[in-house]
Amino acid sequence: MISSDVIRGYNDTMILSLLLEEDSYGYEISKSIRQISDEKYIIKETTLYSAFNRLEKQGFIRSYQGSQTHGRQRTYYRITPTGIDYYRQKCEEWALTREVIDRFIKEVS
Amino acid sequence: MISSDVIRGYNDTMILSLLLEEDSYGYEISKSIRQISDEKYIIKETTLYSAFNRLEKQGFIRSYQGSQTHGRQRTYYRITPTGIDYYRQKCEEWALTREVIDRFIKEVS
DNA sequence: ATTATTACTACGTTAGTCGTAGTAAGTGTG
DNA sequence: CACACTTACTACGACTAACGTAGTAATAAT
Repeated sequence: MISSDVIRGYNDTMILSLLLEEDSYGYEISKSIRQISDEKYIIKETTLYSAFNRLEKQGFIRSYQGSQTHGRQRTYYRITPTGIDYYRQKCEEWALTREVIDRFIKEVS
Repeated sequence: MISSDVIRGYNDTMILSLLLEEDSYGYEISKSIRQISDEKYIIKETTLYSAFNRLEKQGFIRSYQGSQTHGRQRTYYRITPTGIDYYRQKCEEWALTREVIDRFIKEVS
């Protein structure tokens, strides 16, 4: 299980990564993160929706109303060009972070 | 440069990692992090000292007064057995996190 | 005596996550 | 046709890590 404290800086990146493949909405994103992580990280609903708001305010994603199937009408999100740039940046930052943290990881006898 | 937002979950781990090698104090830890990360991450003083307080409250480190050399008397920190356990856990969590985040990283054309 | 260096400490702000709860709109069951 | 069930959010207040800014403490060098 991965605690939210350690993955915190990467929620936005994960969401953008999924939106890069196709437009999506809360429930689906949540399920995808769960599946892709092999149940090792489950994002809280409130965290997810507040991330959507933040990302939209920053212009990284844009929302539109989709049609409903089994339940309430969905709000879909699409990644913007600025969002794609931001995602790229975050990927580079991740590469750096990986390298740096790795240097602080050692076997303890 | 690594932003504090993304490395946030690993400040404690980095500090514990350094204390595992030898007892140390604020200024030195700060310089070590800077050096080991090739200047890619510089921890803020306030962040560092508040981490010390947190870790001590949790019983992961213990402080003692050292002698001064060039300046004010230092507060040294030593990692405790519980702290070592906690560090081990964090290392495992890091391995998981690495794997998971990697799955959300892709090349964007 | 003053400046530089080392080593903190105080304090108030901000942002992301969380817990809890409730709302909105559709589908299925008796 | 009422009521439960599922999907899809929304509101709100609490907590905490990190931050900016500023100041303090103690010693050495000039």
